[in-house]
Amino acid sequence: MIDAASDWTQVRERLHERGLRWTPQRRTLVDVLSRTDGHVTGSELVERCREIDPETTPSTVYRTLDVLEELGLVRHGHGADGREEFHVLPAVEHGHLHCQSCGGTWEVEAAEAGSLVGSLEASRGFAVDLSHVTIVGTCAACRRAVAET
Amino acid sequence: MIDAASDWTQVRERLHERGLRWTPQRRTLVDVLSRTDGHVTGSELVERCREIDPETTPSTVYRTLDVLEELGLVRHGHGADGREEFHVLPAVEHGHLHCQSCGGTWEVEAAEAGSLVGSLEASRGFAVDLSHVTIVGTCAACRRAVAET
DNA sequence: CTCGTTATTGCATGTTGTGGCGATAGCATC
DNA sequence: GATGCTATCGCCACAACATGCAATAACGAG
Repeated sequence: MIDAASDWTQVRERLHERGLRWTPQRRTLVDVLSRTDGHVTGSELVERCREIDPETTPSTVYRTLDVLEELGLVRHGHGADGREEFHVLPAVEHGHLHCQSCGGTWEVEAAEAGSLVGSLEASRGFAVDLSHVTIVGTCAACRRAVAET
Repeated sequence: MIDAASDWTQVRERLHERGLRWTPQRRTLVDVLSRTDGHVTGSELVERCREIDPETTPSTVYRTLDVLEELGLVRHGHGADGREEFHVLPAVEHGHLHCQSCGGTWEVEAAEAGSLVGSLEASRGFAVDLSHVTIVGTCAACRRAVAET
């Protein structure tokens, strides 16, 4: 188990190393992120920041997220509807499955997606960025439901 | 080779069968689509409609696209940036690869993606909708470029 | 503690879509 | 050709981001 806390406490230094600054607005967002795990949408993050600081400006949040992504603290992807989704501290590389029928979402880890990643790498030399992908389709339960109709 | 023209000339009847209507605005969009192949973004379609009819309203275009999707004439997906992309008359089911580094895009046909589709179906019973997926990663050329640096 | 440099912020504005609502206009019927 | 039902349109407002720009404020230096 990784000590997630240390990643966040060092953000300030990581920023300074690159000549970037530690501002109240960034502190607010890092605060929110450190209490978040899994996935969040951009607008969700804006809302949570506003709970701490009602003055929060959306563009500032989005721009800070870009910076944090460069530091490797978050990764962004797009959900089935195309909206931004952020993976916080992606300990394990994973992708997502989304059911068009019931709207459910599941994670697929690298191991399970191995054959996809492997086959594309073999045939094209294409390195899949699993964390950025949302695979859409129909889940087992919904397929059964349709079949029974 | 399928005769694409027939698909479009029958749109009117297909609409009528469902109690839907054939309007000038729909005619404009179908006109544009019949001269399009491959992929287009929503805003691109709005623009092209405006070239024919400058009065074109975006919401009408988007709503018509929804209707045409129900008829199976287009399929929508999301590009790497999350924007809507429409596949016109998807003769062959296919997905997309997008390189984060050079911005290039390639198509993957069902056959090539077979192992992905197959493995997820086997392990989870999840039926992948290939046409809706954009897989992001790094292409062979860009990987070589990075490796040589 | 004061300064000066310049990274960031906040604001205004633009883009891509979505959804409600009253007015319009297809089209089947007479 | 006139009529009525209701699908569709146009418009407006809003959601989720992105971006240019002038004003602000980190923070290293003195």
